[in-house]
Amino acid sequence: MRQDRDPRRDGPTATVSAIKDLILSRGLHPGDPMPTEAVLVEELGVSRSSVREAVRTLVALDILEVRHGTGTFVGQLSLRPLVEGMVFRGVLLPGDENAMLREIIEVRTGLDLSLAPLMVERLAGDADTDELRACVEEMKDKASRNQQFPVEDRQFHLLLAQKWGNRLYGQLVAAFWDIHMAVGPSLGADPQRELDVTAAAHERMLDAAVAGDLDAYRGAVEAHYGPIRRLLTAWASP
Amino acid sequence: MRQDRDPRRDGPTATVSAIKDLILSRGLHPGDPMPTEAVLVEELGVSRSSVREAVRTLVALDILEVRHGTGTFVGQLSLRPLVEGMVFRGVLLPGDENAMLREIIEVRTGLDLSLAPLMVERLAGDADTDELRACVEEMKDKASRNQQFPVEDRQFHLLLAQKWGNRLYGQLVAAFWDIHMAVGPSLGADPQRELDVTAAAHERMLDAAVAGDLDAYRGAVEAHYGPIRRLLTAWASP
DNA sequence: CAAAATTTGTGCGTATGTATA
DNA sequence: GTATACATACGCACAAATTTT
Repeated sequence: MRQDRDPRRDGPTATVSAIKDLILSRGLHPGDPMPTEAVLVEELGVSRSSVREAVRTLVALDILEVRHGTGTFVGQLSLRPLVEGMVFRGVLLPGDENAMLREIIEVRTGLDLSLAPLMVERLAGDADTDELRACVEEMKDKASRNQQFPVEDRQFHLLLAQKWGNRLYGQLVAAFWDIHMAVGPSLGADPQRELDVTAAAHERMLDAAVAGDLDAYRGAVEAHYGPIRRLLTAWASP
Repeated sequence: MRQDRDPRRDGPTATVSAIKDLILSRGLHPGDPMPTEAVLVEELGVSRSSVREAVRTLVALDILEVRHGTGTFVGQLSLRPLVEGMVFRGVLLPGDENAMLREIIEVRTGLDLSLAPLMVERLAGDADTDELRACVEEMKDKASRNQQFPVEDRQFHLLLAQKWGNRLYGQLVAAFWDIHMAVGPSLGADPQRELDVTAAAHERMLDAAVAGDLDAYRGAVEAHYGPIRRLLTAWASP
């Protein structure tokens, strides 16, 4: 890496890079404690203000995590920055909110459909679908009591991502879901019938996969996004 | 929104939120100038340090943009934070680099396959495919001269995203591509034969779409990721 | 339970580099 | 070239939260 970094010439990014390099060179991992601000000031040869501003940048990217009175730690490197940025975009750009939700649903539908063959293969027969089944039962129960089930919905798709062995898909699903929850309430809550439809569609996805029925799985995926799609079109043309 | 924010009670996030609210309440858009630091200090009732640290946070999220000596402006709200975070994750976590690239390829393949029907529908017949065609010709030309064509590759998929009318897909493709370029070089450069394969596969995607041949389009998408998949498996089991 | 030590959070003044008019 | 406006960096003092003694 560059050894000749000079904050006075390279601007605020120099200290940020220096801290990144420090994490890499010491082989630190998420959750590991970082040196204190005072130590960083000494080791990097910059002022405390510069250290703090660099730390703020890295905290925003979830590369660092700061706990007041305790210390600074390596962050979880999650997709939280993506969520925060897109949520703000949704509330900032006028009329963008509806379009963004539509695009998220489209991308999620595409991803879910594309992993349909794999899901049918992995879950067919007597694979361990206990967690998925419990998720679905909880959804149906809450739907019958006219309660929303956002946590179970999110968990269901995260479990699918685990079956795939693709963490990026899981993180994207979780991120999109968080954005959905942050931006979506303006659409209004689902009526009970829609809740039942959504819960039942999740069950059909699971049943179809276990039965090895690819077409049924694809149909369930489409149906599963039906209620939110209807809400979006209704919102777009009132 | 909360009107009773007190940085002394809410920590560093309070000033960040206050600046966000200021952008929203004044209806500012990407590129619009922000108040100067001194003005923000007065209006938000916090110190210069706090303002600067909050600005650093928002710059990291591409919600603000700072031009030294000129001023602060509303940012482009791009997915650059996603890129920066994932690139760092790739170089930090041991053995994660290869897995991440594989997962990116898998997700991209899924997205490309899922929009196959739409592409075939939109591009069939005499739709304006001039830009796409020019992109492909440039790829083939560079491949024949044993040159890489990353810019054209990126542009090709961005044009597809435009045809879809889904900006999120375009941004994700661009972000994944940037990550790929930042993390991928350790895999080694493609030999010429692989370059030809990739360029030809792009051409087959376009031809298949114009011809309305859905299966051929899907096959071309798979073939188009062939070289990079081979590189990844070779890297995983040498 | 209480005091002290550690660490991060905030405020303020000053000097310097940079872009614009 | 000069002047002005603005961001960048530094250093110190004090406040607040947490852990340790």
